[in-house]
Amino acid sequence: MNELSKTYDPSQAEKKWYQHWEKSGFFRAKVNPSQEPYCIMIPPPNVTGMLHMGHVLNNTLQDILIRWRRMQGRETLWLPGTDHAGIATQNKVEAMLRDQGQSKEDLGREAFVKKVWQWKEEYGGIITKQLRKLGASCDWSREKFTMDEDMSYAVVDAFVKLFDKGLIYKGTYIVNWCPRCRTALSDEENIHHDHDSYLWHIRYPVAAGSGEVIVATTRPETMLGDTAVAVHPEDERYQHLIGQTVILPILNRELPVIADEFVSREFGTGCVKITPAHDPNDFLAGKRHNLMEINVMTEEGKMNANAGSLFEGMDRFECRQKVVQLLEESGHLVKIEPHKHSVGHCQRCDTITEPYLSDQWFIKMEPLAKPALQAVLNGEIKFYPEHWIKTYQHWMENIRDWCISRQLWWGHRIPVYYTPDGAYTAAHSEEEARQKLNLPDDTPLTQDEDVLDTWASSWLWPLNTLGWPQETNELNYFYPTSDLVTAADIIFFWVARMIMAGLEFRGEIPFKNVYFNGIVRDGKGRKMSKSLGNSPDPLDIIAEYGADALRYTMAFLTPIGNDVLFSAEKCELGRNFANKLWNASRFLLMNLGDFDPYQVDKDQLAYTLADEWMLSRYHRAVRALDGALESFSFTDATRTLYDLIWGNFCDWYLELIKSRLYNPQNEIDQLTAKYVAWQVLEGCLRLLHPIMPFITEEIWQKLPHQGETIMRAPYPKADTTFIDPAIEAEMDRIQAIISAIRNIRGEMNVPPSKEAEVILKTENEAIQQLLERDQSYIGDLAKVSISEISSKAQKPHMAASAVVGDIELFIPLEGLIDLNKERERLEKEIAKTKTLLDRADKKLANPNFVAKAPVHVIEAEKKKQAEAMEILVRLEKNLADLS
RNA sequence: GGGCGAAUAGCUCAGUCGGUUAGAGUGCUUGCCUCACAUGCAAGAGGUCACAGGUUCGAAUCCUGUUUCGCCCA
Repeated sequence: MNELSKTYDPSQAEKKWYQHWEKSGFFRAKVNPSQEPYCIMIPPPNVTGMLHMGHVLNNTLQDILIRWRRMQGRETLWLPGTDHAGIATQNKVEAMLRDQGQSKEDLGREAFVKKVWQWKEEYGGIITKQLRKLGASCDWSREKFTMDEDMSYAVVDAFVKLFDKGLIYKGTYIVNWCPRCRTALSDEENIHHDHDSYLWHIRYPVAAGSGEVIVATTRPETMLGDTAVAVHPEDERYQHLIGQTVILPILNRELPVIADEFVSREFGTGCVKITPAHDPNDFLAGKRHNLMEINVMTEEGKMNANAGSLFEGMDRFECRQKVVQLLEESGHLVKIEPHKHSVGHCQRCDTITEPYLSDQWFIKMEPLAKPALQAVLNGEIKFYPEHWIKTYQHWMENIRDWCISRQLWWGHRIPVYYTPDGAYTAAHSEEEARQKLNLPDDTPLTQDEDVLDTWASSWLWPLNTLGWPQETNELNYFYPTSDLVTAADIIFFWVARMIMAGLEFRGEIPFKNVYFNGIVRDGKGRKMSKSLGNSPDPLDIIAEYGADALRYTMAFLTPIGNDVLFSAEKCELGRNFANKLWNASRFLLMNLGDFDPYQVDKDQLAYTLADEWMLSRYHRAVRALDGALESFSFTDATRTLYDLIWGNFCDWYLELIKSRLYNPQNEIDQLTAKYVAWQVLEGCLRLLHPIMPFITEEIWQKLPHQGETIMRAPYPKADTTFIDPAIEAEMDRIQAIISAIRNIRGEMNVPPSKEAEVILKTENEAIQQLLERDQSYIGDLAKVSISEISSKAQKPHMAASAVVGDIELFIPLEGLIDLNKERERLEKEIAKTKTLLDRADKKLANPNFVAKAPVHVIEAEKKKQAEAMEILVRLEKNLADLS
């Protein structure tokens, strides 16, 4: 029999087993119609990404599900990959070029893109190696990258399909513009933060005659692009001005005063400036009133010639200062009020975005959103926790068209081709474009310069990873996938859009369940971030505590759908648990000898109370675990295993069978103990394997077992015939007696080395018989010798005492027992019992309770009352005896 | 401004259908190197279940309101 070393070395076992698993093809899935498929698509991390705690949580949970389902016998695919992450990756390579004194413009588009690919080959995908360290059992043979050729083909195909359906359009609109990244962003990439700023009140004189209007604005620099002033049509204060013109200060342009219902009479002065080229609401107002759109900024966020020579070339915020200064000098500034307002920021670089007028591509969202909302509302797709449905619904019902063009070089180029005279269409190739436009073969075409939003490729992830648009076996077999595990911060970016894409392109939902994991925060509840420096490196944690400990701790700490407050030291929980399991296994291996469970004739085994109790607890736990995992209750699953392995198996069962292993009464008794201990431990290893893959494999391989690897061994199924409440109740009584004795020893500070004797007294004959049968348990675990079990036992003069149900126990401790302490102890017990009795008395004295409560509740209360009364009598008698 | 969530032991969290002596881990106190484990064993202390009302025979649990914190949207 293999012996285990005294301590478990995670790093060695992790390396050994991961390599073995991957090399042996245990992670691979195949199309296997004889089995039910189970599939998870990894949320593809950015190819530039490094493993952080958020990835650890997200991927640990996925791996738990995957390993569990695989052991259940499902044909299980966890498909990994990375995302080209347009802006992030381009920024990274641009920064590298900058360090070398170059810009992407120096290289030109083609060379730059080549550079990014080089960078990707060299540094990209580090995270996939890091995921292996975590134990992730992805099918690496199917790894995908969103810019792979086949993946890109699908992106083009999807674009063309939507274009042909009229769901993609190009237009000049106000979009969120990042002046630093110099690209448009979607609404979702525009992150709002509240800023403490000001509301500037500016005087616009009326052109004809005297008078003025005062407008309030948070962005005075945009007045350079004003083309109107607006009031509410029913605002009595301004009726006389509607249709007149006012003079724009500084530039002295004449602006019409228009009436529009979108103006809020309560905000500021009820009179607003209209800048159609720099504000989304003003843009719409401008369309309604046929106003001019004057763009006063460059793509870099500097003022352009339209802003006037005074400001041309000036940065937008510098311009704000200057405008305010000039207004003040010319007497046009009425007042400045402090004002808090919400300002958009670039998700990638945190630069303040600019509402900016430009030509962009959009997807019409409403037709896609409707069925996608239905699929969730009608329960076809389930969310865990459910409350995310509301957030999802709100977004879907208020959805706006999606700006999908990005002015970047790294990404999927928009598959739209233009003729020299401006006609265009979307196509898979130039040839196809010519056909669609009915052009001769030699017509020169140019492709659109822009690339697609990265999410406009990742929304296809569950489809194109399986080969779509080709009708592959994989697609037919694994789609729709089973579960999606992701953080809720990408519910709009990704989850919602995948549902739309799945329904639109495949006519079928992409996944059946979505589990939203929480966000990993530090011990103080702050989000982990690089800038705060509060994010530990998961690889350091793995090196210090082991991957299993990290995984177990994360699963233990994650409340369903809530954030995880994490610090590295918390991994002691998982490490200690692993150590406990290791040592329990070590103990058992040392005692199994040449035991071979597969040669045991089960009919000859003779189960004791301890054995039956252990099996009952085991099967109860298996059942609980199944429910926990089915409902994504990872914290319940880990707690159940903790209680089973540590609380039941190690603390009680192993202690209970020690005497049978060391000094057996007979061979069968010992064999039964070995068999049950082995059976339960081996089962526990399989139960725990999805959470702690490495240590369970390491131990399992040394225990008698069947099969090549634990990761392909069957997941235990609960056999409820073993669950026996009567057995558990009996064991509860034994445990209560042991606890009572330990309590006395503890309170009296009697060291384990001191011999003690105990007398058990009960008038219940059935209990007396059971106690006689099971007395060795009490002797072994409470470290006492039992001198008497009877109904007539007398309390010795100097003895500690306790009452456990129908049983009284006395420990003669003459010379050891501190009389005062024992008195205190009994008084405490008496007080406790009195409270219990009081409560029961009060309830039963309440006529309403007796009249209205269900019978079983009343009966339970009566039983409680009777028991407490009896215990109280005995405790008081024993206390009186002491004096 | 609208929506969502949270508040239970010093800390981090469980608590199912309303009836439990309100639990666990960790920290704290005490005693133990008991032949698997000191990353351990045993015992103990520690709770106005945020607050105020309400429903009910009975509320940590259901309802209303308040406070504080967090998140999302505008």
